[in-house]
Amino acid sequence: MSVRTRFAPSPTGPLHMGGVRTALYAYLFARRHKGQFILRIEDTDRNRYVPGAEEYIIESLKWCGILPDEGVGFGGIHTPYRQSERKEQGVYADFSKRLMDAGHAYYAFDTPEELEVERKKAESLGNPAWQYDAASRPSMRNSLNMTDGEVSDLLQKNTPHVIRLKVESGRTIAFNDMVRGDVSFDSSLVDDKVLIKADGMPTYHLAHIVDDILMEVTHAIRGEEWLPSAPAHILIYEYLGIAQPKYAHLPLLLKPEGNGKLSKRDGDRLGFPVFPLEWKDPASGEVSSGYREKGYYPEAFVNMLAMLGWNDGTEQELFSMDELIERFDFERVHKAGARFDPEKAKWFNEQWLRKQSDTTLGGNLALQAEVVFGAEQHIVSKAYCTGAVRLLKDRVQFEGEFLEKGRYLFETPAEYDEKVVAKRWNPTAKQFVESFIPVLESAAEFRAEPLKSSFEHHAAASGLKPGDVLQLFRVIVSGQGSGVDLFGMVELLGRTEVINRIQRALLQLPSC
RNA sequence: GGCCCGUUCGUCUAGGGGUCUAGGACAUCUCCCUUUCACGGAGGAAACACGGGUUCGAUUCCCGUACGGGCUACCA
Repeated sequence: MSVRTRFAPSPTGPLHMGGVRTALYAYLFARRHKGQFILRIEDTDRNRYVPGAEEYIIESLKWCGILPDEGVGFGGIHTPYRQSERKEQGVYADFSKRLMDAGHAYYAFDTPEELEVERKKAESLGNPAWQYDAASRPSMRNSLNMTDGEVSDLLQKNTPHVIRLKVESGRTIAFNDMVRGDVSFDSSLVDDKVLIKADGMPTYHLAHIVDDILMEVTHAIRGEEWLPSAPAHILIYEYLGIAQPKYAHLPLLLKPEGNGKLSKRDGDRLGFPVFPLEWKDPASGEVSSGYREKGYYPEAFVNMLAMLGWNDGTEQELFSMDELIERFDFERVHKAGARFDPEKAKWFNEQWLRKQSDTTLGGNLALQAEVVFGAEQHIVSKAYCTGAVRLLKDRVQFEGEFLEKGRYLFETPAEYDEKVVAKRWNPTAKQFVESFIPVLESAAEFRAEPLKSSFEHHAAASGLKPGDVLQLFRVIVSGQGSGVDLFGMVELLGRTEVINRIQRALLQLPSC
């Protein structure tokens, strides 16, 4: 049987980067084993449904290159892939009936208010966690404690009720988790989970199992938050007489600083995205930033996520999706939660940026430049922008930084670094700069190396050391005291522009 | 509180009884390169939570404690 994994998010808002990582691992595992990866939407909670969330999830996965073989928006033969629609087909009711008929589930007529009363009562007795289980079940209003007549009477009157799993007490439920190894629980501590809610919708516990069975999922890969309910799930499989899938409970992503798991708040507070794509909350209008909009490459984002809790055992850190597929294994997933480091995330992007060719980056930069400076100028040509990229490439982490960090390659400076001017601008220097113009005009080759030599010769001829005027010259050309390779910049700007800039500086700088 | 999971440099991690004077990466510091700033190169500081066992020998195995995380809904 081929490996089949799924990612089954709830459309309750934007997809958290931790969720993306879970999807990624499930995807990698499926691909690694030549199996299929499914996207299923778990929308059984009508109260938490957020419009647009489903589209957001799909778009996020596409952006990341985590492409499902089947699922909402991706086709497949196990349709529908949305639980609300599957409910219409009656699949959940069928399975709950099977459990009920076998005596492993029962009707419970207790209202939420009554349950709340029980909890309060227990709390006042010093028990902070009352639960509906083998111990409390005999004193509750459920079909186990009623005659068939009473039950059918209540059902006939449409009395609100749920269906609960009848968990046997006193058993040890053990299983082998692909990342954690052997794990075991005492079934006495597992509560009688609600299988079907009063509104007729299945809960996650029932729905995911029914769907995993029907969709032939072989490996259930999910977050660590599901580990405590895994024994209930295993019991359901057992009661159904169907083999359980292999489980992998992944460690969670933790806040960069402080305690707890990574949340939306941390992103706002520390200034990094927690979502793959930008998200605008439809209710509040609040906008949360996304990795895509921040300028991250999807490859870098995926690479970074993959390394947060997994490594291939070597010292390699840069992986393409194909390499990840080739090497990924749950045995090498770290068991403890991983604290997210925004700085390292940027580093991954920097590394991926350097892998891009100069011409690719130049083309992208040309597009950006055209938006800012308009078309029809040589500075927005691909050739010019590629030249700019060569000068700037190893000083940026994001493509969006080319323009801001290399502004002077596109615009004549309006201001000049005051400190350098104060220190270096004097009659001698001025005379030198003025007299350098003819040198530039007559330069046979307007290229970095020869220009640098003639600059040095000219300085020497003027009785100056290059150091006396180099930085000043840089400020005159770019306005800034530091930046890209000086003569590389001069070459790129070209003869006309450089001379223009010098003449302009001569007018702008204070007389001396 | 209860249950479950976890615990190596500030962070992500390698390590699976002797090879550990514990390796790499990010961040940080110093130096070199350089006209500057970056990049790059070299180097530094920096960790096995604690206590018991087991063993000739524990970072590696077991137990306990501490700490961290998750769960404890008719949410997923």
